[in-house]
Amino acid sequence: METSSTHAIVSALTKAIVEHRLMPGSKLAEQKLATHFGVSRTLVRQALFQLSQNRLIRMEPARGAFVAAPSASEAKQVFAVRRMLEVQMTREFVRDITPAKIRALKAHTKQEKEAVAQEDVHGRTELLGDFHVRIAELMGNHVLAQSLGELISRCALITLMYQSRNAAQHSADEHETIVDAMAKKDADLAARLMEEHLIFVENSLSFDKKIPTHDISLALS
Amino acid sequence: METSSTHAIVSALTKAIVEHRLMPGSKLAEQKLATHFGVSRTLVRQALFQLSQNRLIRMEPARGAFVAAPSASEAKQVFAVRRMLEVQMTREFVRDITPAKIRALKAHTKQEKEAVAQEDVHGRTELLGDFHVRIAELMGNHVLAQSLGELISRCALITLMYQSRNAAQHSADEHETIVDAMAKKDADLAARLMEEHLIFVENSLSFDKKIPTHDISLALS
DNA sequence: TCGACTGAAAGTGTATACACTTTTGGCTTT
DNA sequence: AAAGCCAAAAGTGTATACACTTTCAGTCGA
Repeated sequence: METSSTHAIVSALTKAIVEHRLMPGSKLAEQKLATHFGVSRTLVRQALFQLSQNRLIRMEPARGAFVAAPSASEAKQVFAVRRMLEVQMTREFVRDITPAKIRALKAHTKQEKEAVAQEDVHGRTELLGDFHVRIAELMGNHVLAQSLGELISRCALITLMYQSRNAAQHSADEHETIVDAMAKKDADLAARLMEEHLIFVENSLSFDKKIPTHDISLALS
Repeated sequence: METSSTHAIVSALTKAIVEHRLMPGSKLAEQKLATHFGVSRTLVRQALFQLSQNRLIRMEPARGAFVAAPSASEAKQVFAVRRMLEVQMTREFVRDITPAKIRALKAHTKQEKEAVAQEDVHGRTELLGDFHVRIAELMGNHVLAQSLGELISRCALITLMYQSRNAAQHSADEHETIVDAMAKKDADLAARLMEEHLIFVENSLSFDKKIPTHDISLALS
């Protein structure tokens, strides 16, 4: 299985959801998607099923699939888990750090700054999330990278919707500070900065905004 | 969606895999499962798809589904993630601890000891894993509970296969010690004990044993 | 005017059909 | 006897069919 067709559908829908071309609450009708992608409902259903396990969509029995709209409480829980995980991850990353790893992270933060400067909203959100996953990958722990990636994409919806340019700029700066602490092999400092960073990101999200629930036919490429 | 039929199949297969009635490497032929459960291949495929995302089975294109056999390296990565997550979790759990929560955990460790004493291998493995998930639930963080549950079930295969009675006994004892430290609100001690506990569990697994690859028709219920 | 009914349209849930791939078992050839 | 080969069997991947549920528009009655 894992035939590339369904994977393509999953990717396209994920991108559309994360980039907010499909708004939270939107209905994802199977036949419409099927004709759009030129396949049968079978493959669309597989893709939707997969997305529902990633929590990007929510499926109601006999009613269909809808783009997820994570609650504030759920977002807070996700951030709590990220803090637990990433504070320790930072500590252990510093333990086995190498010049090459530092270079990789510095290259990443450079990209971030450029995306922020260019107001590339989608690009910057992806890069700001990838920074954290990248650390996991550099540790060589794929399980960690995957778990963290799921957590981050799970709230990409909220992050993307409610993160201002200022907050993005601040995030990029904090990433740089964290890398500096890592380079100095100051595990305690790096871990503390990471924790404060995550708290800042969480607090910079305004959960009380109203989410428009578009249902328009999809702007899928 | 999430119609109860597929859920029943997922549960049955999960139980069979975790209890080793289906050995790692076994082929899971769709039609055989379908006739066994009295449904069409459609529902079986949905169930298999879900199990593959939980990493309990592995699917190869055009070849079918097989019970997963996590490698030693993968298991080590899972344990590394668990340590990162649970050391911090323990700390935060102690922060908001209440007498009721302590009672709940003590009741749990009591059950564990009974299962160990009775040589109830499946029961004890489930309980020993649930101890950790239970802490997450008592914190009220469902995201944490779910993430942790996935990590734990992901290596239930290995744990079950290679955990001796002695190791199980030791685990149960360590759980009790951890709860004691929590009750004293000694976050540092509890966190340290939790870390040592996880290291012990990991080290008590012998990854070099050979895994018999049964292919026999399934003993499902 | 508003609410409750009704039947058609749309949509989901499951089964089945069929094309294509992998596996298997026996047959040939060396 | 072992290796290679071919056809049948088994199995997976995708499409389609059909039953059942939800949705919605239009009608009737208060």
